[in-house]
Amino acid sequence: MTSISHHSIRQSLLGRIQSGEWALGGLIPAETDLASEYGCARGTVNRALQALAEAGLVVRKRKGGTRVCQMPVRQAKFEIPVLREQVESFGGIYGHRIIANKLKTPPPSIRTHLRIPGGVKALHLQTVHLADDKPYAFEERWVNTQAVPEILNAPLDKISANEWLVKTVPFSSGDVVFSAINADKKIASAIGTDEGAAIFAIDRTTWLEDEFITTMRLYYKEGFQLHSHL
Amino acid sequence: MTSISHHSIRQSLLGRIQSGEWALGGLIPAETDLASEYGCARGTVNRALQALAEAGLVVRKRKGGTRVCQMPVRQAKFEIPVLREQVESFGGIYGHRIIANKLKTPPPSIRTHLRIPGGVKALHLQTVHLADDKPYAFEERWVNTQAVPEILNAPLDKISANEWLVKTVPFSSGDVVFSAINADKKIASAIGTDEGAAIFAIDRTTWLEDEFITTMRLYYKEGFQLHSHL
DNA sequence: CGTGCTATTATGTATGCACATAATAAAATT
DNA sequence: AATTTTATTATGTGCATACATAATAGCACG
Repeated sequence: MTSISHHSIRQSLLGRIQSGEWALGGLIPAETDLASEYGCARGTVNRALQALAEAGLVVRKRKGGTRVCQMPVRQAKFEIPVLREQVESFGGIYGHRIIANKLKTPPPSIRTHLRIPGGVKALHLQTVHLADDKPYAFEERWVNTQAVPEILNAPLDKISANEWLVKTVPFSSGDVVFSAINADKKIASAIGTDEGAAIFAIDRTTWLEDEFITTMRLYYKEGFQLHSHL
Repeated sequence: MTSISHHSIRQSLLGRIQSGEWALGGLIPAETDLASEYGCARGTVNRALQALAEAGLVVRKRKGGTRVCQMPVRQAKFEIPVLREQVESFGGIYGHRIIANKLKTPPPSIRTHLRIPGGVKALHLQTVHLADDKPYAFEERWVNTQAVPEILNAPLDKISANEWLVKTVPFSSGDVVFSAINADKKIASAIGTDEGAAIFAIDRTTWLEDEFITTMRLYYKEGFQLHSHL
């Protein structure tokens, strides 16, 4: 068999769900039944169903069985764009220009968010990311220099802070927030739009074992969109 | 024993990745080695590693082995908010008010997007979603009445179009787009903000077996954010 | 020296089995 | 009738085994 069972079974089940064979919120046959129907082991069906469950298409409960989820498209996976790749995927040449780069005491909002004690300084960076020498996005970042003192010696003019951190700091956890904000004067001039323009912003904060590493906010040029298909 | 192996192994591996035990882009021991290290079957390690791979933390290649992914937080899963639940989770009372509800010929941009032939009409809906009688979000929607003619008789004043569709139309595929836009006069007055305010917009288009069902755009009140943790 | 065949290796997947666990239904008890 | 106990059932998980598949490394041969 060239076809991979649990994938094809998953596809088949998805099709049957989409065709309305099983009503929204309705019960799907038990694993064992499906297994004999498809002529495979229960484990294979289990795997397919678990994948559908993870994708949010079905809900499973012990003894309760598997039922089609009421709300479609409840969750979507998004690729968080990596600037360089994004620019280069359009055939553009990536570059960046550092506007600010110095140790400062973070404002209270940042400080509490990052659980940095008062009075401690952190590295503040402002960067404009360029596509073919034209502004593409504006980045504001704080780096915890207590956690990553080496960054003070990093050649940030050659490699972006993001890329340096990614290459240097071991893998870490983090969170992401999307929002829309009006460009203020600084942002507008940095990315070359009008003041007040609606900007898509991505905040990303990164931790390493409970220690704060960096937080950044990316302001995208107008018209930026994030896509996800289901 | 009480702990579920493949979950705990996944956690353990995650920890070891985050601790830097294996360098970014570096190789992780083979499944068989990890299996004997953890004292479990290879299949169990396999499952843990596949989960990490799906989460974008490691990259796996046959014969090549498993290596820690270069870019962290490349993908994030977002829960697409369901308005009613969202409102009610804050303890608010959900409601909605229909502003427009009639058959119209969609503008070209919508028509091509939806692959609707020219001249055909579709149901155009504008709805304000309320939290405690105050505007919360504004929705603009087109429904393909050829695919779902029953919607013309639906009690849309009682149940929102979204909920009606979800309950009526079998499961379908779709895509989601996030963007930021400036509120025009209509949007601003609908959700009670100033013209020009930065609005977080979610576009959602839904299909059923290649047949277009509906497309909608949701305009959120200022300050709306979408979170995701990793 | 390069080309093409042949191991070798790590992951991908399926199977059959066993048992664990949660939730329900049925039965027994108070 | 209300409550507790005891099956029953569907999913969750693990294991050992077997084979498939992709990518690589090594070797032989022209």
